[in-house]
Amino acid sequence: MTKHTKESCFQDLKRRILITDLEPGSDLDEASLSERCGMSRIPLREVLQRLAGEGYVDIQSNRGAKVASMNVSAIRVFFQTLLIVYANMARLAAENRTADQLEALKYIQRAFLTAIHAGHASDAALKNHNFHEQIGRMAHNPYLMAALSRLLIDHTHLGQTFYRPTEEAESDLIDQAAEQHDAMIAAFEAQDPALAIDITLQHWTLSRDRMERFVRPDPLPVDVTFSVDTAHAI
Amino acid sequence: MTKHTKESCFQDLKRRILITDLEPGSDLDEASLSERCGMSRIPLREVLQRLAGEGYVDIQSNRGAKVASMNVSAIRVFFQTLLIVYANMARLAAENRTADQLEALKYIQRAFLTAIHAGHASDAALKNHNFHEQIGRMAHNPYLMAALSRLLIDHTHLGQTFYRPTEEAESDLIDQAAEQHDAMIAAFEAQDPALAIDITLQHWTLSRDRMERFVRPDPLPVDVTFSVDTAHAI
DNA sequence: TTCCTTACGATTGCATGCAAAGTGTGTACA
DNA sequence: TGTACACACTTTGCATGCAATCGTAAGGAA
Repeated sequence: MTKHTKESCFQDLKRRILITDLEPGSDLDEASLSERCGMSRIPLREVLQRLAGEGYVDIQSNRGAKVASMNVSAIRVFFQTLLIVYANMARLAAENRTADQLEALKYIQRAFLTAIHAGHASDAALKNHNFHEQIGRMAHNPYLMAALSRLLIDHTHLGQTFYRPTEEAESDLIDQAAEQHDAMIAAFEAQDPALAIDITLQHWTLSRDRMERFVRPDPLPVDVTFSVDTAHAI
Repeated sequence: MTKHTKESCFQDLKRRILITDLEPGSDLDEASLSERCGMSRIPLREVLQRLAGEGYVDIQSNRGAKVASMNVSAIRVFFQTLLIVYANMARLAAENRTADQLEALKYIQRAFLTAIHAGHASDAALKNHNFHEQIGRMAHNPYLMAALSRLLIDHTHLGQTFYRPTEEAESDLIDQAAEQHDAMIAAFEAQDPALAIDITLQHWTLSRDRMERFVRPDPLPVDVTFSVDTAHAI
């Protein structure tokens, strides 16, 4: 296999985990991964260890690494924690962002739009992840960043399991999210914490509603199924 | 050197870092540490990697591991973030704690009191750390736990650099902190989130004031130094 | 002196090979 | 049919030895 650095191997695994190319719960075999990355098992294990430290994988002694996965109770905690972390990070990002970081954020947003228009769903999910990760960096708060990173991993996973590319309304919602990204950029540029928080709350409410509608869709119309039945009977 | 497991080596390093036996910023040499832990460098490196993942050490490529250290701007961020995380964890701990976890918390508190009465300052600092770490576990929130862990590392470090065992008032404050721990236990036992938050806020305000008074002590009396000077001159 | 270059000792990074633990399958027995 | 055990196979854990890199101090030129 072609030669890679540990860093590129780390980024590759991170990317594949986020776009669920490597599905939550799946085993990560040291031998095959080290061959894929063109390095021996020792440095690959260090990559896995780092991924475990950031919450991407779970490692069990003598039993190898698995892609981190959520259970039902974790989803509850996720929604409970989402707003407080994201809102505070938005405030801090507005207050503490540097000019360079703002430029980087704009660059990521352009890449996000490109992915959307090209219809590359997993690419868009990745750029969206990068966008919010960058907001975290702009906040300059290592404590909350640790929480945000872990929330974003789960958020990106949930967002993809709840994604229905067939539905018309879905693409409208994504366009709306992209517009909110632009509004967030404007708030950060103006260094307006209150505005940044406000848009952030809207943004994640939209995201939450999308997931909620997926879990609890409109029930099938009882009348219609009944009438079809009777039509047959006649 | 005697044989240890990776886990015991991890706990040992964690302990020594928290009580500043290994000072922030100091180099962690792989060769000497692996000899101390009775294992080769490979498993020791994995221990360091794990410590890095939890924020205890910083690893730089080709440059080894150092004990994590705070700079001045980090202290500002620390105080900014402290209350929101601790208060929310206290609420969640009151809501979600299990009976077993509460017993474990009481056990830690007894050990904390023992350390105080024996005058073992670094032991007390460690038990205090364990106490608040346990509250984090009781909250059952992995996202905020990541933030709390990192805050606690810095808090334990700051608490020790700001500790003045010579002063009378200091031991009063520690007794007060211990009483607040008991009050927190009562709030968790009663599953009273509002009370838990209230005591937590008091607890950390006490801690912050102690550090603040250390940084900004009462100025030396100007008159006295002047009179000493003139007395000499006469 | 100051700056750059070079070489050497110290330290980290990693490939290899073997030991240890886990996993699965087939057979014997209740 | 179901359970327990043994054995082979797969996978992870780690000690060793060497390669690569870093830090530093000595030497030489401007």
